[in-house]
Amino acid sequence: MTLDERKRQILQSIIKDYVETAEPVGSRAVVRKHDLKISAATVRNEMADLEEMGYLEQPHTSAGRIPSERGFRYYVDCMMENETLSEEQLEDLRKAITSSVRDLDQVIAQIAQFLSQITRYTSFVIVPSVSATQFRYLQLISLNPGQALIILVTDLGVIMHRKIDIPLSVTNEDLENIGSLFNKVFASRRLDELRRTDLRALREELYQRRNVIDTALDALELLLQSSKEERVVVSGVLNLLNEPEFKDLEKLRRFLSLLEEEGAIKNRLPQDIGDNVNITIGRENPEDMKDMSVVMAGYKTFGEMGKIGVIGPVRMEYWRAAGTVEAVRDLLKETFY
Amino acid sequence: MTLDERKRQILQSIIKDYVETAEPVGSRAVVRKHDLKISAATVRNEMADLEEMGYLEQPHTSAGRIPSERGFRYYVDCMMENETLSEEQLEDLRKAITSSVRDLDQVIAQIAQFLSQITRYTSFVIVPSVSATQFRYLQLISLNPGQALIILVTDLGVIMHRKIDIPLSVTNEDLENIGSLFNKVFASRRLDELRRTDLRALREELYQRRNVIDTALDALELLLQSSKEERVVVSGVLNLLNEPEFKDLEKLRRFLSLLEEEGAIKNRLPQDIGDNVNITIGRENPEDMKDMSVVMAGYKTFGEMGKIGVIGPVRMEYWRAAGTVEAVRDLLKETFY
DNA sequence: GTTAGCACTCGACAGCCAAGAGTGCTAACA
DNA sequence: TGTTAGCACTCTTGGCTGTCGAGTGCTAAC
Repeated sequence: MTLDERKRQILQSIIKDYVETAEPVGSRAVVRKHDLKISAATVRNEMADLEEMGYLEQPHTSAGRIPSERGFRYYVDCMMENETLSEEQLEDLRKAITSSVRDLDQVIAQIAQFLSQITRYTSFVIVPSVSATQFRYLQLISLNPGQALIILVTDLGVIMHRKIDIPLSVTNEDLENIGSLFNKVFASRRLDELRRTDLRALREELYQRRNVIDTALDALELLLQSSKEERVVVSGVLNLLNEPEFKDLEKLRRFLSLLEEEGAIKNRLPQDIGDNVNITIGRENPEDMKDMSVVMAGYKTFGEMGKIGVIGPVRMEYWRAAGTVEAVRDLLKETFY
Repeated sequence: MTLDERKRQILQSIIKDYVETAEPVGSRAVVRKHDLKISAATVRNEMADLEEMGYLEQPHTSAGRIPSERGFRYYVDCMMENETLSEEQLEDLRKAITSSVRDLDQVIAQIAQFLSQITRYTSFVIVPSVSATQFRYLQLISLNPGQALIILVTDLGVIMHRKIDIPLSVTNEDLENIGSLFNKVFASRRLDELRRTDLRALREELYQRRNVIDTALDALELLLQSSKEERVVVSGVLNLLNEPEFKDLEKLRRFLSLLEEEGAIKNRLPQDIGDNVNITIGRENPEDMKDMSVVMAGYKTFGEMGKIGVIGPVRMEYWRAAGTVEAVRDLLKETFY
């Protein structure tokens, strides 16, 4: 399975050219463009070998060769060197991430945008649920007669809130009392430990307002439920249009509706990848992403694993994508946790 | 400028057919499909007249005719009857809007989604700034040593928040004091009246914590600033792909990058339309939307004007789009405000 | 083992032709 | 005077053909 130096060089040249031009590359072109010290005929022999080994394929007789998925896989595994980001780009990103005034949602959006801008592919950021974090603060605020707002703050500064309907007779004071009761009972509990059963006592203590408490608990439960969902942010979908493989509208539509479908990408990504940079090429992905490649990495925030990555055509600049994803992951690593 | 009954009927038939098929429609087809009681030859004469008047045009000799933008304009102004929604659809929407547990952002997303789903075009919802609403509540919550969260609630239940850095020496008690001071000073003020100058007094009252107050004020200012921005939600971009006019990738890309550009659509929509249903066709729009049509309506929430609408090709089912937009506007009218 | 030469293959592209859809015009008709 | 049938004409569409060029595989010479 190991290739000699010349074959490796030829494979690499073909990959680079093909990724750049999206056209099959011929023997003559490869020699000329990369200043190889051998003749086109020799290259042809080597290419025939590489094809037999499954690293190249020919769309039809008398076209040039294109790298097969297996060829890309070999390149990625055995030859690739990640391209590094410029100091300037890193600085930009660092600024976006650490600016403490912005909240989590915005930071995530920024990261996704950064990834897609630098790589020119479609990027995604998956943020783990916040359920494992700690409860910091709960507040009930009256809005109009009959409506109140329940606000829940976790120690990461994540805020969840929801409107609830309350009886007209409930006073501001009532709300305050109930709120401080909640706080007392829940102080510094982990969100995933909050269970309705823990709240019996609370309910009995303020019996005459139990319907308010019940409503609040319902709302709380809904909030907790939604906090369990990972969030997925996608950016740079437009970049797809630059790739000639998407001149086929049907393909484009299929992929776009995949992206639009709630949770669809998330489920189609490899699981349990740790925090390494992981690359899946073409048919290594699930059926409906079989002509895309994914370059992704895990990152850890507050004990949970999230994922970042980019999605592009199989004919992808893996070296650049992997370098960028890696750099972003490292930055997340040193910033969060 | 007024057409006789037969011309109107022919124009209408051609519009309906063309909108449906996206192909030029010929005289024979029109007679057959719409059971007109006249012959194709007569229709040909009428069509020639309509063309001369500018309501139809011919892509080339010996193709059928297609409605010109002026033809669509005439139809929309003088002949169109809005299609009404089914009771069922209205009920769905009403439920989505009024479910009081969901917050504003979600309701908006729902409305946009509803619009795009029913019309099968791309929809947008522009939400006016909340700056004119009243301040209800402000809270400072400590997160970690050195970090706090400032939360601002308006009486509509809109929540704005931001992390701030604070000196390590600031205690929870300090935060509480500052918070209640803010509340005292601002109680029930309109957001657009909050000005830094009003806060002199406050700053002096807690002189030893003035740096915290300043930080909080900075954050507050940023929040108010962002609250002044209208939000724009777009939904159903995918629907574009169904329209044959977007088989041209270049066109598609241009429009998509328009959508991605912050505030771009907003600036390209007609201003000051009141709450009527307003239709702009093709070149009536700004240059870079000159082959799109927009059907939109204004709606009033809490004293400010917002907009809802759909964007599609010139070859649009105006009757359906207008009916839907109108229905949603009416529902918003009776629900909000 | 490498290279040059050469015949062969196949896709891309332009040109051509036939079919079909639709028109405009004219003459006949009510 | 408005309506209709007939007919010649126009223009697009799709299929077919032949040419061109890129690229290959094979063979023989180095």
